[in-house]
Amino acid sequence: MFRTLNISDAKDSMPKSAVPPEMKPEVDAIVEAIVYLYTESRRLTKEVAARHGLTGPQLTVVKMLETLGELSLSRLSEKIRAQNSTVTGIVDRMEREGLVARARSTSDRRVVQITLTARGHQLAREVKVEPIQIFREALVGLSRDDAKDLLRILTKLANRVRQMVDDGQARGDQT
Amino acid sequence: MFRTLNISDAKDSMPKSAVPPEMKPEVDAIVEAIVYLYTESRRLTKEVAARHGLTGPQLTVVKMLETLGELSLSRLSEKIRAQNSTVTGIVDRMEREGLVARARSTSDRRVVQITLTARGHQLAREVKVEPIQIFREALVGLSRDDAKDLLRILTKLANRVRQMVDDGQARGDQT
DNA sequence: CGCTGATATTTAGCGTGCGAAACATCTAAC
DNA sequence: GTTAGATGTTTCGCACGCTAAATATCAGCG
Repeated sequence: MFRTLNISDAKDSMPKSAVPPEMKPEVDAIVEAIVYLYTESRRLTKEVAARHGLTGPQLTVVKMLETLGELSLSRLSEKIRAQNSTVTGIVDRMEREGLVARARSTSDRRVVQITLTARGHQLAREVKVEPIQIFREALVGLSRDDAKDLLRILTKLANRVRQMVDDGQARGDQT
Repeated sequence: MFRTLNISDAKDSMPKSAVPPEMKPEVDAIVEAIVYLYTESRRLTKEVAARHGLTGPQLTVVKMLETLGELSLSRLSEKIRAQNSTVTGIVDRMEREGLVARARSTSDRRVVQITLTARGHQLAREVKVEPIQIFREALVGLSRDDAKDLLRILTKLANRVRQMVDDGQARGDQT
């Protein structure tokens, strides 16, 4: 039997007062909106990146290294929310294109430091729009109150999800 | 020069009154929250699907076909927000596993109708949680007012993005 | 020193996900 | 009816993105 993260169980321990069943369409609409916003911003990032011969993730990496400087592969993976193995591939291709360089750390020879090459730096300066900025542009149209409400509610939501996930894992998840 | 989708331009035509520069951290937090919610719900979907030997997208397809019945490949692609070529691959693997079947339409022989097999139907009944429901669980903790505000603001946001995208494309996009 | 377990990275295999091109079929226009 | 363009699907090539396993190195311990 699996009991990794039992979502149906979780429901029973939650306040029933809130978001009643008749709001189902609204809930679906919220989900729809979030998915739309995420996928669209991703598509836009990709489009911006493509104008400079980059992929979406590659642009993210370039901007990250420009901002934070040298990063180990692990740190870089955390920053862009991807697995090490995924980033290995991305860095492989970027290295092939001469955008970044790998350097073995001297203090700990397991660690690989990733740095921007001259070409990488130039690209970082060329591309004005950071991935996150595409979202930001859309947010510009909101009133300050709306923005505050949005942040408050989304944060609450994210924390709830985080809690659900933690509960699930605490229940005996062996990775 | 590129002008495929000029995001900086768009800003000029927008109300300056809203979301001022000093709210930058809040804006970043909103983005962070949306990205988190999206990726986490996707991860959870994948986890639920895995318990039944499915991938995330495959579970989505199973639930979609269970709900809507027979769908052409194009319609199915729209529904799950993916390109035809992507769905062709997903359906290939599901067909191989005996979950769905392809049937050439008699009225229009270009069209391929996708249907659930008996095994597909059984799986659909077995798996209680629809992908969207994972989000829903998190939303259960919100007050009704919060849910309404969230929907209102997100919708506004999504419409703004949609408008930005349309503007960009109308401005003369040559792939 | 030699062993053990932890940590950092890579490799291998698979499943999306996309755009472009190939292919089949349909539709309209002549 | 033939031709030209539109539409539905697949194929191809590439880039993620993930997990599991392999590899290399480190840190500590007897």
